[in-house]
Amino acid sequence: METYLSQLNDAQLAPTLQKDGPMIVIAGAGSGKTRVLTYRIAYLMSQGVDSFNILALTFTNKAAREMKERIATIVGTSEAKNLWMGTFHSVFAKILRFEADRLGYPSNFTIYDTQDSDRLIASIIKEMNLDKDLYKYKQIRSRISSYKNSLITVKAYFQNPELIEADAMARRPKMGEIYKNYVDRCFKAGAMDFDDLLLKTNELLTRFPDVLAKYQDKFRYILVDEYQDTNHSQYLIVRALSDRFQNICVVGDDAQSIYAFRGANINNILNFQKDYDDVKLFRLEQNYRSTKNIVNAANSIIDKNQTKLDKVVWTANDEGAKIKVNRSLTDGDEGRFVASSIFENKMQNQLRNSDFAVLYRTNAQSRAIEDALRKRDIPYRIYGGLSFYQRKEIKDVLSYLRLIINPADEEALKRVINYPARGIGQTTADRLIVAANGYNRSIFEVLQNIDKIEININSGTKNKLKDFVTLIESFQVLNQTANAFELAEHVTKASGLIREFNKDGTPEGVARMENIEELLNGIKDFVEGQKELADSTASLAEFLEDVALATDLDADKGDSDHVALMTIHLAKGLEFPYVYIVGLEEDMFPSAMSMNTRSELEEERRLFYVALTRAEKQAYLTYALSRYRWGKLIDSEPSRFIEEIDEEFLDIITPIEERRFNPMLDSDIFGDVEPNKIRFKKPVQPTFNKKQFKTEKASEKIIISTPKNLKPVSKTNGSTNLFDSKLTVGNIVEHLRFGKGEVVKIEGVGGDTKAEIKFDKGGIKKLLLRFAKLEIIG
DNA sequence: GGATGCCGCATTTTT
DNA sequence: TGCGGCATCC
Repeated sequence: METYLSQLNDAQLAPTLQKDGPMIVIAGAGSGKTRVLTYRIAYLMSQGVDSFNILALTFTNKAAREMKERIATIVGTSEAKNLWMGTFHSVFAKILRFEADRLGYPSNFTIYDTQDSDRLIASIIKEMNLDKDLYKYKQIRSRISSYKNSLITVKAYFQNPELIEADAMARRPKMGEIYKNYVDRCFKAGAMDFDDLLLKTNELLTRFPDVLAKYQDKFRYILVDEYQDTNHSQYLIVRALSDRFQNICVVGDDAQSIYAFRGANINNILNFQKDYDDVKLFRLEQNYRSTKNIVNAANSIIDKNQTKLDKVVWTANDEGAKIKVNRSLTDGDEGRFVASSIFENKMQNQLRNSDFAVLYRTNAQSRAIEDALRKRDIPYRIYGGLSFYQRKEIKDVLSYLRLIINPADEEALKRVINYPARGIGQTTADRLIVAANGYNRSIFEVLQNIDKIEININSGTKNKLKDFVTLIESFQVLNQTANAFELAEHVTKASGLIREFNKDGTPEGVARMENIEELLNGIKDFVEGQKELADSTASLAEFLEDVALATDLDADKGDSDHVALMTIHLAKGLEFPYVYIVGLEEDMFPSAMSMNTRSELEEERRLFYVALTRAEKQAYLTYALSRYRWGKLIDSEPSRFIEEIDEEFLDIITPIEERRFNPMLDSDIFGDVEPNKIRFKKPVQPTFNKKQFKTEKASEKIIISTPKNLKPVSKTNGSTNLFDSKLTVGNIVEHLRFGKGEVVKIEGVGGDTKAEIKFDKGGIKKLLLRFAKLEIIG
């Protein structure tokens, strides 16, 4: 018991031992706040607080899981089990299931992910015959999301002339109506989106005082991690729950507030002391993670922000190496720099791949890095982006499973009613939706009563619909007896999904099958895990809930050694010995979309601060002079953030010599050419035209050459001009490395190259399509 | 009604 | 480049 407390310094000890009352811990990056939270919970329990009465809210499931494990090692597994610990979304989803009937929801409600919401909104816009260019579903979704996060319900919306006016001004007068339809449809489908999980919790706590009292009494001690990233909705929940006992401990760092775009309100942390009486304030300012150079450099950045709390982060660690700054010519070059630097560091310092992370502003930047790492045979893993559970085939399986649990789930139903194809077309689907809306019933109820209602569907199709209903109902019956794994396995077969994916022998089909197998394995693990906990029935519903709220980071079991690639947002809370922050260019980072107001720019700066403070030993900052964006080569200039760091902390690596990246020569595919050994003073842009093409042997093989004086141009203006820079032998070769063909032979260099290439069947077609857009201009 | 093919658009960050 | 939506043809 005392042993763990001895691991804390005085600054950490104080908040850990502060048992009662409202308190705030301002914790600088790397100052051990997780440790304080963990030990404080253990301490509370040692002081006789029942673990049932503790609620700890974290930002990711992973953080919650890790904290729980650490607590378990101190207080024992059985005690730790009773703690309520998780993300806002997962904790309140549980409570909402329990109290669902109060709000008129079924306890088995579905959680719609962003994709589901998007599809529903798109479908509503279509049904309302609105101009989809004016009403872009993504914009609508984000509007609705921000309403919900500000607790503006449909009713509140229509009572607020300013909002109505604002949407009318934005040429979206139907916004309110869409919002209403969306909410109605979700309700009818027994579905909540992410924002609903918070909004409905607020509704629950406000409308039902007895429910509020119950949870106030239950959660006598509340801890909130990453408080700077809570939004208004979350803020109100915390306030309501802590109102009675006032044992509320929030931990956060205003300098790391990076989620304003999704409604996080930095004022929640800035104003905490005004919200409660007698707030105890603690500061954790000693950084244990990084070198002096990194800490001081980070401080010099955050100094540029006006809005911040008083805090000086310092470290007793070594001086460390200076931050290396590298300039590259293109994004491809940048990737190669990162890859070779990782390679060298690994060799020189005997490091593991997992000692490295590459952080970027946008997911799209990962490709160039990936390519370079792959060429160097450095194992990597991309976090975020399209997560496993969002893949098409996985969502297909999950949709069947969702339908079993909640047949009203409209988005799941629309997804699988005709997949695999069973002769139910769009027209039928549309009519079903109309009927469902008309009868104010779910689509599935319409299907179940297809013979009893008036609907313009011919009898042949009706039979197909009935078969579908029978199929789902048979799954439901099986769900009574089988566990989640057995059921899922049966569903993949009986639905015809397996057959569908096996049908084509293509690599994609094989990959899909593998993913489905992985999913089934995941379900099996889940079932077994539940058995071990001797917990309930390892139900399918529980699995689906886990999945709906899972993130990519959660899936990482840390069992393989790889370089981590992720956005900076995702990297918050993590640390790595070596960190590469790439794409430090104006309009990229800071993002072009975040430079309109000071507060937006300050958030970008905090984001940069977060990125830099992930590094323990060594940080690299890289930028490229030109970069492919939207398929086009764009010139860019170094980010202002580089200049903002005091120069004494930087080690600026100057490129050997200016040169333009030539994919043909720099590509490993051509043999022993070492990157960085070839230099060009002048840009080399190999080009070609259709007359140079000869197709041999039944359009399998093709010879392309790239004479001088020819420049490909696009025939159309606007978006298609991406061909300008893309149609080069080098780029085609790049294209090939993604598995569309292979290079047989290549001769010549630069502007006069001939390449003999064998294409896969689809490859050649695609390529020829592009040639049609070329013409000779010189 | 279904499959295939073409065009056009997209990229800021995520529970 | 990559996907989704729409049109066309079967």
